[in-house]
Amino acid sequence: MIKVECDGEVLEFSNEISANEVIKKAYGKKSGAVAALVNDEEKDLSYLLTQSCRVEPIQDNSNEGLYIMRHSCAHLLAQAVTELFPNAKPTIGPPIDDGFYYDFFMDPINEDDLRRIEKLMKKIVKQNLPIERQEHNNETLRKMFSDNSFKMEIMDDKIGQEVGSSVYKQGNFVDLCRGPHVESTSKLRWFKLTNTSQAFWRADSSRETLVRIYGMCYSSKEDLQNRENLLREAAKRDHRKLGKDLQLFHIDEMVGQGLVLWTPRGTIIRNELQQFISEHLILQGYQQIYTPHIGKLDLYRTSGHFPYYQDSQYPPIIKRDTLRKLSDENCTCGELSNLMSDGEIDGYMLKPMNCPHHIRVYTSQPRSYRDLPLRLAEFGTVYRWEQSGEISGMTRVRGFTQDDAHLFVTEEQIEQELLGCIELVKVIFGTLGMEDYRVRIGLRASDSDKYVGSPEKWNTAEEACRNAAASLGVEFSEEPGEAAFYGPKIDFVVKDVLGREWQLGTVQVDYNLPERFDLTYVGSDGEKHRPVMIHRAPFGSMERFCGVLIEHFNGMFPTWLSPTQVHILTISEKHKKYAEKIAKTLRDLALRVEVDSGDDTIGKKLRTHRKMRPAYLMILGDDEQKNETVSFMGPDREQNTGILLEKFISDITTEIKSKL
RNA sequence: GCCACCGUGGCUUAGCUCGGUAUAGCGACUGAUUCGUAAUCAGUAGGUCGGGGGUUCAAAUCCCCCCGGUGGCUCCA
Repeated sequence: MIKVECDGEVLEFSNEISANEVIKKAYGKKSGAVAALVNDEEKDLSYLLTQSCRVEPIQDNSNEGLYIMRHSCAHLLAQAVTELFPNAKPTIGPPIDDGFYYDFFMDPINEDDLRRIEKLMKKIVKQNLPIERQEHNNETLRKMFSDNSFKMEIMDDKIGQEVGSSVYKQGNFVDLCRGPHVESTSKLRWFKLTNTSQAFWRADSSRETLVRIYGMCYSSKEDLQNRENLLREAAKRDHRKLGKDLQLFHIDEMVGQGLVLWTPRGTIIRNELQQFISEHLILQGYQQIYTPHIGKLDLYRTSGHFPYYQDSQYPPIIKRDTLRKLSDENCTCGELSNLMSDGEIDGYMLKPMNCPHHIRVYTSQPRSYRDLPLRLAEFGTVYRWEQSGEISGMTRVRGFTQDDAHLFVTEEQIEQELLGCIELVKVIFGTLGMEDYRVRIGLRASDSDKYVGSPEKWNTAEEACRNAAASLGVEFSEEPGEAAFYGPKIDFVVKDVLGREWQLGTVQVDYNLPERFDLTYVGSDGEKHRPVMIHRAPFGSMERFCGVLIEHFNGMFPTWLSPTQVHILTISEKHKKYAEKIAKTLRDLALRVEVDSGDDTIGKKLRTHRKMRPAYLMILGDDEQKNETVSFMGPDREQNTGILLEKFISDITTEIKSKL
C-alpha cells in the first residue's frame, strides 16, 4: 500500500503508480503539469512512485515549469539540428530567461538554416514523440556518446568514473541529461528560434568555437506573442534609434568607432545633468578640477596601467624626433613596444582613467590630516580601446566622460565617505525616477591571491561597504570575486528595455594607488600616514547614462532636461508677432523655446513637432492673442486652453526648479 | 577580436535570385494657400547604389579585400 499526499489529500494505491496518474487524479486531466515535485525533488511525470510520498505538480506557467519546458525545447532543437546536420555535435543546451540555447560543434549556419531547423522542430512537435528517461551505468554512457568528445568531457568532469547517470530519448535522438523533461514533444508548441551566434566551448576562447542557437519558449501562445510585442516595443525606444530621431547624438564613421558626437540637443541634456551633479558636489564638500586628456607614459607606469593594460588602450603617442630616430635605426614595431614598456622611450598616452591625474593634484601640496577627506571631482574624459564588436551606441564607447571623483581619506573616514557617495547616487537616481536598479557589492574571491592590501584592511573596507549600503536601506547583493584587485566596490546596475544590465554608478575603495604613488599625509602625531582612495562616479559615464536615460524616458524627458521645453505653433501667419512676443518672454526666463510660424496647417505642425517630443506644445491663435493667454499641452498630454501667460510661467518654472 | 546577418539621396525604402547606369514616400527648397488640434495643393532640387579592386562589351546586381552597423560570444583594469 502506497500513501501519496497530493493537493492536501492522502490518496492510497495498492501498486506503484506514476506521478502523472496521481496528479491527474487530484487535479484532473488538464492540470497543466509539465513535471512533478516528489518530496520536493523535481521528477518527470512518468516517475514511478514506489513508496509513500508527497507529490505536487509543476505547472507549465510557473518559473520551474517554464525552466523545464525551455530545457526540453533545447533538446528538441538538438534533435532537429542533428537530423538536418548529421555531423553536428551537441554540447550543452541550458534554459535561460525567456528561452534557451544550445551550442553545437558544427559549421556556421545562416538565417535560412535557422528557419529550416525551426520548421523541423515544429514537425517533431506534431509527431508527439514521447520523451523517455533511461538510466545507464558509466560504461554504457561512454559507449553511447563515444563519438562526441564534448559529452565525454562533461562525463569526465561531472559524473566521474563510478556513478551512472541518465539520458533522455525522443525518437532517435538521445541526450545526456539529468532532467526532468516534459513527457512529450507535443508539449512544446510555443517557441521561436531567434538568432545564432558563435560561442566557445566552456567559454574559453582557446577552445573549439561552437555555433550557439538561441530560442524563446513559453507555455502559451499569448505569452509568446506578448514577448514578441515587448521586443518590438523595446526596439522603438532603443536609444540608438531615438538618439537619431531626436537628434541627441551622432556617431560618425569618419570620426571613429565608439566616439560620440554630442549634437546641440543632446548637449543640453548633458549640461543639465552636469549642472545637477555639480550642485550636489558643492553640497557634499567636493572641489572640482580640470585635467588634460593625455599624460606621460611614466605616469601610467607608476599607476600600473602601462604596459599591463595596453590591449584596452589607444596606442601611445611618441615624440616625432624619437620616432624619426628609431625609424633611421630600422626599429621594428615589436622593439618599439619593448622600449616603451621598459621605460627607455617616453611618450604620452590618452588617459584611460582620471585617477593618476587627480593623484598628482593631491601630491602637488603637502597634505595633513586636516585636509582630509580631500574630495576632487572632474567630468573627466577617458579613452579606452574597447573591442570593436563590443561597441554599441552610447552604452559602450571608446571615449567617454566620467562624472568622476577621487576621495583621499583616512582609514577611519572610509565608511562615512562611502555613505556620502551612496547618498549622492540615491539622490540622482531618485530625482530621475530610476527606481529599478540593483546594488552589487563586489568582494574578494576567497581563493585568489591577486589582491593588494592586507586582509585586515580588506575586512574593514568590505565591512564599510556593507554598512554603507545597509544603512541607507538599499537592497544589495554581495558578490565574491567581483571586487577589483585593489579594493572592494559598490556598483549600481540598471536594466535597459531589453533586460540587459548596465553598470552605471560605481564606488570603489583603493589601497593600491596610494601605495604606488607613495601618497602620504601628516597625522596629528606628526608622523606620515598613507591615505586610502575612493573612486566614485554616480552616473558612470555621461554617455552610458544618457543612453540609458533616453530609453528610460522613451525620449520624453522631464521638462528640466528637455532639449526644447516649449514649442510654439501658430494657427496662421498673422499670429507670428504674438508668438514672437511670448517666445521672447519665455527665453528671457532662460526657457528653451522653438517657434513655428510657418504656413503649414496646425494639424501638420502638431504632427511635425510632436515627433521631437518637447515638454510643452503651445498653440497660439486669435483667441489667445485677443485675451493675452496661451493654450498648451504639457507632459500629461492634457489640453489646457486660455491660460494666462503668468500662470503658465509660474507653473513651468516651478516644475523645472523642482525637477519634476 | 570571433560567428552570422546587413549597408541604395537627410530618413524609410523598390530594384539584387535571371547583370544593361536607380523606385517611391517623408523631409528640404519654390510658389499657391492663412488654415484651431496627427499629413493643404502644385512644382524643383537631391543618389552612381559604404569604400577599393576584379570578372564582363556592360555591375547597385556576380567574386575578393577593407570600412561601418546589428545580434550574440569574449571582454569591460
